[in-house]
Amino acid sequence: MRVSAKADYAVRAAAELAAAEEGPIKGERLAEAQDIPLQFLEHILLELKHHGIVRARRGAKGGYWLAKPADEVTVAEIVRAVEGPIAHVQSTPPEAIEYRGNSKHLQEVWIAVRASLRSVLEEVTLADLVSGDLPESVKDLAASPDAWVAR
Amino acid sequence: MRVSAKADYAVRAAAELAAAEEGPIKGERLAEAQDIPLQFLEHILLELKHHGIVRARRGAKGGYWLAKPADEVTVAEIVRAVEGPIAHVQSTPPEAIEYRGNSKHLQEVWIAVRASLRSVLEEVTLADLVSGDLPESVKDLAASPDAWVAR
DNA sequence: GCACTCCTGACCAAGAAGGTCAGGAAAGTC
DNA sequence: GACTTTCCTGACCTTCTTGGTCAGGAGTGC
Repeated sequence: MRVSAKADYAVRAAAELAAAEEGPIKGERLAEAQDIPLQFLEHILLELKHHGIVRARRGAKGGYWLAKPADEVTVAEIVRAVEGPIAHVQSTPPEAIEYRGNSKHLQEVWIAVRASLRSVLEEVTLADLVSGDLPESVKDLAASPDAWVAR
Repeated sequence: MRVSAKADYAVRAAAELAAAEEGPIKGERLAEAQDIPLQFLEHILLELKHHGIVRARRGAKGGYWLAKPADEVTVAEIVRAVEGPIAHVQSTPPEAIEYRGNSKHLQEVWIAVRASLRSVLEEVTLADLVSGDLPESVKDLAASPDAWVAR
């Protein structure tokens, strides 16, 4: 139930690309802008490329750019690209598990967990992230002071 | 962003305890009822005990029982007991991370993620789970056919 | 005293997390 | 064509986590 460094890095780098005004941005600049180890970041960018989220060109004037407009890329896509499916239980999707006896309804709970994660991650696009103008539902969740205290 | 086997097992065992009518239930019975490796389960139950969620007695007529009424134990407590804090990013709580540049608002997104997880896990009690009568908000999330398809 | 059941620590294999290193392969520049 | 630049790729590494198993100790009840 945690967010890996990789996912965090991936979203941050993608946000940086989303904000880029012109031309390809090279890995080094992304790494510096977001303080991410360069070589690790390059592996991450490669994964994003393989998932069709990012494009790249080598050589002088080379670098990375988004394969799609920033308002068509969701945080969920990026997280899935580097972490795999969201909210799997024991490495299998919750809808595929059979619960017996008194835990019969646990399946619905895990499904709800996944749905609630999706309702945040699939709604926020890179454009939202860069502009700071998040969807209302997400803003509301983050607005409660209670959401900011640890437990 | 996944649910570990341990957390799944813990909640299932706790549900079984919540449904118990009388006296302590022994580990073996829990293991059989929910098809969990016994020795692994005993470690999990010990953790739950250390977190004050469960009590136990040894010897003949011994076993485990809930330390609190089933409607006062939430799924969130159980998950935290065995998995640690929910929705930490890079092993630190989202409110403690500093984001720079174009990922400034990512913090709000992770906070929203945590809040949405809490809105499910902290609302469902073991009593809800056993009766199948989940809170309305959770039911609603799980009711959408969309929530049941993989992505 | 004995059976029963929990309690605890040690151990273990496999995989993931979070990187680093070395070199190859395109693209642009002179 | 040589050279620089930047991405691309696989190998490797250390530490931690996951999902267990094993062996024995310590209360409890009869």
